[in-house]
Amino acid sequence: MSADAEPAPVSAKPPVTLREVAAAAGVSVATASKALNGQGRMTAETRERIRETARLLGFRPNSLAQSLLRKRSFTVGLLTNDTYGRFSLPLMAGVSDALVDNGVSVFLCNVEDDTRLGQLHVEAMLDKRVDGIIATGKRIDRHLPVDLSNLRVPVVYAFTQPDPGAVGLVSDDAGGARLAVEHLLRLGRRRIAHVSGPESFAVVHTRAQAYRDVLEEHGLPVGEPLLGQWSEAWGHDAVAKLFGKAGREGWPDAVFCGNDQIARGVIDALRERGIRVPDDVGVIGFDNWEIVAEATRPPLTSVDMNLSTLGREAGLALLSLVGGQPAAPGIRKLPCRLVVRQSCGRPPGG
Amino acid sequence: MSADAEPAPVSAKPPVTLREVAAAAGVSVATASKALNGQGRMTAETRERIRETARLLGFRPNSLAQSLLRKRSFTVGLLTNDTYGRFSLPLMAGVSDALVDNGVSVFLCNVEDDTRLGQLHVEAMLDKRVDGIIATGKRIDRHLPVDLSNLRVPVVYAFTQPDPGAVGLVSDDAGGARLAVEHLLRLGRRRIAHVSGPESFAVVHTRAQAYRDVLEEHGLPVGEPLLGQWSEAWGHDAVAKLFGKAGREGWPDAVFCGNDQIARGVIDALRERGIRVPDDVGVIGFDNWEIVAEATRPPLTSVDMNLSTLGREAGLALLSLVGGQPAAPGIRKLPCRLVVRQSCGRPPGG
DNA sequence: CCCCCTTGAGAAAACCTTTTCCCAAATCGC
DNA sequence: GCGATTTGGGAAAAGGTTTTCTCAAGGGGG
Repeated sequence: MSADAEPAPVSAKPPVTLREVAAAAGVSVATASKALNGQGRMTAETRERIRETARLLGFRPNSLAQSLLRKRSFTVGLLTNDTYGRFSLPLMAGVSDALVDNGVSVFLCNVEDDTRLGQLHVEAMLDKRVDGIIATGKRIDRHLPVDLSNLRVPVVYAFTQPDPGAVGLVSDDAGGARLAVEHLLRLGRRRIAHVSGPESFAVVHTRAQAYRDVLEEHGLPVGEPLLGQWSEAWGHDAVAKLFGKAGREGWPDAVFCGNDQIARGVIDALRERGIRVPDDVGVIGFDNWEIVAEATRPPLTSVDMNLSTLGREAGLALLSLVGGQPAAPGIRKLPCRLVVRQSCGRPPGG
Repeated sequence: MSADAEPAPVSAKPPVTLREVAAAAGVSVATASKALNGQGRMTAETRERIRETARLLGFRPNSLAQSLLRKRSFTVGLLTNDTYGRFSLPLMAGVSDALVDNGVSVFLCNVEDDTRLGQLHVEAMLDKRVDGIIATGKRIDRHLPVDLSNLRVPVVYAFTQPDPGAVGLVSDDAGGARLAVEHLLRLGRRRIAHVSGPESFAVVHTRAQAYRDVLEEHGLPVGEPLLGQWSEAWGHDAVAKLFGKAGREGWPDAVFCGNDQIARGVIDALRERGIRVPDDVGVIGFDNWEIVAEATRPPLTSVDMNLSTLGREAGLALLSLVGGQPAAPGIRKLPCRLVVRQSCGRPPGG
């Protein structure tokens, strides 16, 4: 009934070592180690006594010593150059999730776009004997400013351009775009425009191509995608271009936007012109950046890249690589997911 | 002239150990260690020869072994519960920056709001012998779901509620609010309203009080702050309340908003009512969330909490604590900074 | 010429845990 | 009752580095 003899006596200064546990239990360190790890042979009574002693003393093995011996540190490095973090954070959360469940800790390494910083981080990670590295970025079509080939630990690339022959995970942008356009088609939209970001982004072309493909498969007219910036302002401008011409009959009845900010600009501009969303025009975004998607009026239907799943998969892939499982090199594309809100109207049946 | 004998021969598998360097240089490991660390006494020639050998072999000391011996791992843990990360990321970047310059790596620990997860992370960190812990959150007035008292490593709290007697860093919200209101006053605004977030946030009261104080100091009328949500929608609603009444003369000539999203809603609502910003009404935000502040029309003047500086200071504070410097416990408030864009009009002189 | 001090460098302990090998006692088979 | 096997547990090496201690050789002073 005593409330004092509880498990974890908040120890003062130096951590309890195995040697102390062994001494307290009256056995050798070897026996103590084996008792706690379920190895070796000894009386059940002995094993239990040692365990109890360890528990009482609040013993926790020193990971540093374990790692040194096992040549496995249960630690990985996460490299990113996305300081702003709209994409990085869900990704990092996913990675962290997947790993912490397996007792692996994550070194966060922000390399900006600085090669020197990148080199510094990679060396520090290697010195600290990470079991592997996950490289993450803000763009699928750019390399991190760091050379990760010929390292002596496995590397997984997530949402950034992988080295040739490495394993990489990215979102399936073409699939995501299909999802968007097909959703609009299902809702009866037929004249679908596409407004996207700068030409310099590979995903802009990937999504635009998927957009064309779907429309062609359905024998529908394909408008030339309008490429500009990833900004609200560009969404505004694009509306002026699309809805400026006189003949109302030539207007699109839906706009597939390259990201949510563009979509936000499009929706605002349409409202300012008195064009109703979704009644007159359906609008769909990309990224499902919730804080934007939920603030548009009406709330924005958008394509989610499932970045936290991507992160989780990257974590698991790295883990299996670390465990010695050979992984098929190359790029694996993970499916996107449609998040339906109100900016496209409701499905006929719904 | 040979291009092959370069410094870092991309080593194949097992890292080079000090023993190998010593053997190659024909000395003992002790001497090799001392040569590389600038310790001990030996011929300059010997020292240089060992160093050269190490360089040639691409030797890098094993941090695990060093940490084990020195009882200092050059590693700290960063605890956060901000998955969304608008606040966390700049903060984390600041921490990481400050630390990496000092050769310290950062474990990223996302604890959500889950006590079990928090406990898990803290134990893992301690097992890995972190030198210290930085606790970070998304709110100044909430504890992380984790008990960090009585740890055997120093803890610094940044942008989260510290334990009593601990060292904590937060933004100076009162000062930030003063900055905002005084800016409006300098521009000649006299009827300043305040629209802010939910009552349950301590910062809402802090900022509101500073707002009142400044106005009273200037002998100006103090409106009752309008408290609601941290959302655009609430900004809209607040405008309806403030500008709904008939008499135009009772309208505010400026609105100090509790965050940038509210400000965005306010600006949009004002435009819809045909009220010009900044000509008729000045609007100022809080947080300086660039992607929002730059997308409002006109771009939003806002108060920046300098979170990356906060993170950097937290990192440095932890470092000095780790180094044995006693730090004054208690909460240190770091100044905010005004970022002037166009939503308040230009200063008379500018 | 002897002793003491300095110089240069190595041996070994320490950090903490795991694992292999080994040994004494107990048990078993015959 | 004797040899062979099993059982319970310990000694020691290993992992890579740092640091203290020790020691031999050489130089200078008396």
